[in-house]
Amino acid sequence: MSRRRITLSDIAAGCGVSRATVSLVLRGSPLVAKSTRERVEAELKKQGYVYNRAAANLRRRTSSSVALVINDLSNPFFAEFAAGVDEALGAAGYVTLLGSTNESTERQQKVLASLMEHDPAGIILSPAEHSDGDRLMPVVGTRTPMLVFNRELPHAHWDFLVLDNRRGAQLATEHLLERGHRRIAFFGGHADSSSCRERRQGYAQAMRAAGIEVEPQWLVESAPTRLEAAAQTAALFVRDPAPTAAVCYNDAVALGLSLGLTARGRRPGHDFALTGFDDIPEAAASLPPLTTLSTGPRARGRQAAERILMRASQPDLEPMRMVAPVTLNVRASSGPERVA
Amino acid sequence: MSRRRITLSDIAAGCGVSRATVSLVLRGSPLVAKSTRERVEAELKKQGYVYNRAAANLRRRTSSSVALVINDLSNPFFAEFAAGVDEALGAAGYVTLLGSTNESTERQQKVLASLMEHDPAGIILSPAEHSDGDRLMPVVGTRTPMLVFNRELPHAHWDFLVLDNRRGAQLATEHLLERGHRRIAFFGGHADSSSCRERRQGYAQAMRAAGIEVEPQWLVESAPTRLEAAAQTAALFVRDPAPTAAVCYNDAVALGLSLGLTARGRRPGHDFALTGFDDIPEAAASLPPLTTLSTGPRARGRQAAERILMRASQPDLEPMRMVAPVTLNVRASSGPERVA
DNA sequence: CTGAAAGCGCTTACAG
DNA sequence: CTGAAAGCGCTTACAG
Repeated sequence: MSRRRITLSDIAAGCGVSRATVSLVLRGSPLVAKSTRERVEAELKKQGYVYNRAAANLRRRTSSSVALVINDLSNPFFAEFAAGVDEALGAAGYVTLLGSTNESTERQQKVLASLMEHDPAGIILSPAEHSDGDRLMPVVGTRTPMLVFNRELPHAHWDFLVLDNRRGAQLATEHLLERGHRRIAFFGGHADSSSCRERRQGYAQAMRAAGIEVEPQWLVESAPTRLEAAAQTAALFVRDPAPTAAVCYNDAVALGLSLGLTARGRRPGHDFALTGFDDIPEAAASLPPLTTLSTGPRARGRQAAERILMRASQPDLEPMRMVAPVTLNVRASSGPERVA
Repeated sequence: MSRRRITLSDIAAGCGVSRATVSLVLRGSPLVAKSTRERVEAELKKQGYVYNRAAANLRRRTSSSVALVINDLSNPFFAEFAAGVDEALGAAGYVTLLGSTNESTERQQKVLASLMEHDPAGIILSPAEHSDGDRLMPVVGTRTPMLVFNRELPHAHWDFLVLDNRRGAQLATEHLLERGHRRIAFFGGHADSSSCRERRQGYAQAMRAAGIEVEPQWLVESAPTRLEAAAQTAALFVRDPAPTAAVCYNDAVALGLSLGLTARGRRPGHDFALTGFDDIPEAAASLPPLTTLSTGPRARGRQAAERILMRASQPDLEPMRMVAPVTLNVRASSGPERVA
């Protein structure tokens, strides 16, 4: 095994034409005579030729890759996003250069610098926590279009694709209000993250619209994980009267709270209503199934890929802010239908 | 923005040396005089030079990428594996070319063909269901080392990295036997998949060693998902006496069964003992927490990456079969400690 | 319709 | 220690 690589020259020599002609055949040019084409194609197959796209890209000064940098691949939300990006890039003939950062801005710098050396046509970045545009700028330069996903960045002048966090939380809050709840908490998330801030805004807006004043102890922070959320459950019940419902920062937090409630002898969906955010697969399969907001991460990935390819082909486009809609998915965790 | 790309020639011209000298500086050659090096480095920084690795690879006839083809990125097990691969490749200065197939062998053929054109140093393939080595052979050729992960392939002559499925299921079964169970089912999975077959073998072996004959109705198939598994719960209880415990094909199935048991008024971990396989994050956070087998997908990813890089640098190595250990993680779902 | 030549951005002997 | 030249595997005007 492991013989020399077959090149254009081998094919040309093999059937007595020039390299230029073989190249034209490969690129499907109509200039080539039918009989020549067939001879070349037979030779291609016979020798098992594999196109060297890097060489072609070098000569044509083009790129056929897009860099995808993901903060946390083990989170299904981002993994789905990545799958969507790859799907759309593949359909357009591009290849995905993957980089994962595990939420480290140090690794993010390194990963981006390394990927830049492969001359991507564009970059899709789901930034690590505490990323800053000023640090990113020197490494990504101004020649490569970038799209930032999901997390707002200080000092960013790139495309930005974000979920409609505010509207989502507003929908969830209105839903609980319609079910008759008045003392509704906003549970989980770090208040200094942009997505948590936006979701709290949507919640506050809906509460205000209903004429309810939000009490400080209804705002409970926690890391956005199941275990941390479960551990914070008690914080909801320190003062009487306690909330009867909670809009949760995301599904992980909601499932954690659900666990915490059960452990305290309360039955989620009966004694206490709650909603999530993300619609991860477990949301539908949990007990009770979770009312939550669908965000379509795979569709968002496709959207990001399409946008970055458009920017790559039209460098003069202005950076744009894109807000992706979210839809409320009502299940049992938000309690029984209210009979009007 | 979007000015012309800065090349070696620009740097050479900018500080009055030849391109060869700049190249030597970039590659850290000790031949270059210190003063020259400093001048060149200053110019590199000043002009914001970005190395074009594709051009270098072309000239040096090397590759700095590895293709990673994943059947199902939305499964956290594979997403973790991918993260591990990327982590180890990045540390070795390689970049990951991602391809996802969504379990379609058609897409897998296309994705591999496309990635091959980027001249990867190696391929790590987590194959789609019903993949066949004979179809893969023509597209990956013989020059590129490949490692197949997790799913056994007919007609495969590549490296193979697999979990110790048999031993894992054996450990789980022995654990339930030690807890005093005799009527133990093997629940979930498709019996025609290699991993399910191997796990069933481990289960059967442990049962045989305990002198118990496995009854046919203790072998229940289901798609390896939570919902399908929940729907199959009834199949365990069609005949009396019913099993008192189940070794589940994987965690998703175990969590589904747990749901199904609860819905039928049984309490998992009390009335019925069960174990999973994979140790996904939800396993620890479910109620009750799930006894399961840790497989360390991220470590497997690193292992795969290291092996493929070794093969890339030593083409004469023989393909090898690597069996990764799994460890039993005892939690509440398998019931109380038996007082001896 | 086909071929000879130049060139993409690098690296690598080889001179000096 | 530094530079001129050739070449990696392609493509693209340009002749013919």
